[in-house]
Amino acid sequence: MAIDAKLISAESVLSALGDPTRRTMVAGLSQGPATVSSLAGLLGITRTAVGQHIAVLEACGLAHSEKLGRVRTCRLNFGGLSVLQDWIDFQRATWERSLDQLGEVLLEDDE
Amino acid sequence: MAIDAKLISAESVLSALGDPTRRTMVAGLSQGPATVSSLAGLLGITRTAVGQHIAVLEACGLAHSEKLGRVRTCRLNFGGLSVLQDWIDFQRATWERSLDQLGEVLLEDDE
DNA sequence: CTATTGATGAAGTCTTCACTTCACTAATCG
DNA sequence: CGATTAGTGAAGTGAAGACTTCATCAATAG
Repeated sequence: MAIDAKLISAESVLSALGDPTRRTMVAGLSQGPATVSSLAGLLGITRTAVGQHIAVLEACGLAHSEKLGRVRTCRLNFGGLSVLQDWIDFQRATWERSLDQLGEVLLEDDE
Repeated sequence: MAIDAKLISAESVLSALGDPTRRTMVAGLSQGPATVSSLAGLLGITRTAVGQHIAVLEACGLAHSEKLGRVRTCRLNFGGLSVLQDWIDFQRATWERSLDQLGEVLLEDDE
């Protein structure tokens, strides 16, 4: 254990980005805010489905949205990607540290 | 369209990292190489399942493995994470460019 | 006002996929 | 040699989740 720690939110971001539709949404939103309807048109899915994806993206901090009148506008949240950045950096740092500690065998971690 | 382009392999990496078990595997492998059996023990799943996950990680370039005798040893592939890094950078660049281009409304992208 | 439009909750369908069991092969140990 | 041990292919199970339809509500349009 102790492998993951304080990476909890990176978990949710990676989980969210595991879905291709949400990846396309992020790519689209990186070009500017969009409404539920416009995203539905872009993605070829129902508004209901878009709303569900937005909820996931908001939950992990990748996006936020607000409703003005009857129109909900969704925007990318810049900070969300930095969490992912931190995760990558952490894995890399761990990897490099493990390379320093040795140069040869290290397979005697039992079975 | 034209939203995704040349990001095809980032797609597979994000798809692979969407699974929590594979994320744990990556975290474990960042601390050094491991055998199928040791990963199975660490994760609490069968060797068969581990083998399937390794196949996915190899397919997207995040890991590679080789079999010596009857033991397969799996290692992280450093370059794999840089693909993900590039994806983040691309989204950020697009985001910042969209911020430059305007300061107000841009919702007339219709469907 | 009525009609339309944007969005959302509830609930169901259906596919994907993580994981298992079983059977088998090959390498190592005694 | 026979007995474990490491791994893998095939095939099946089960659950997660992406998406839909339907019904409803509120905001805007005419």
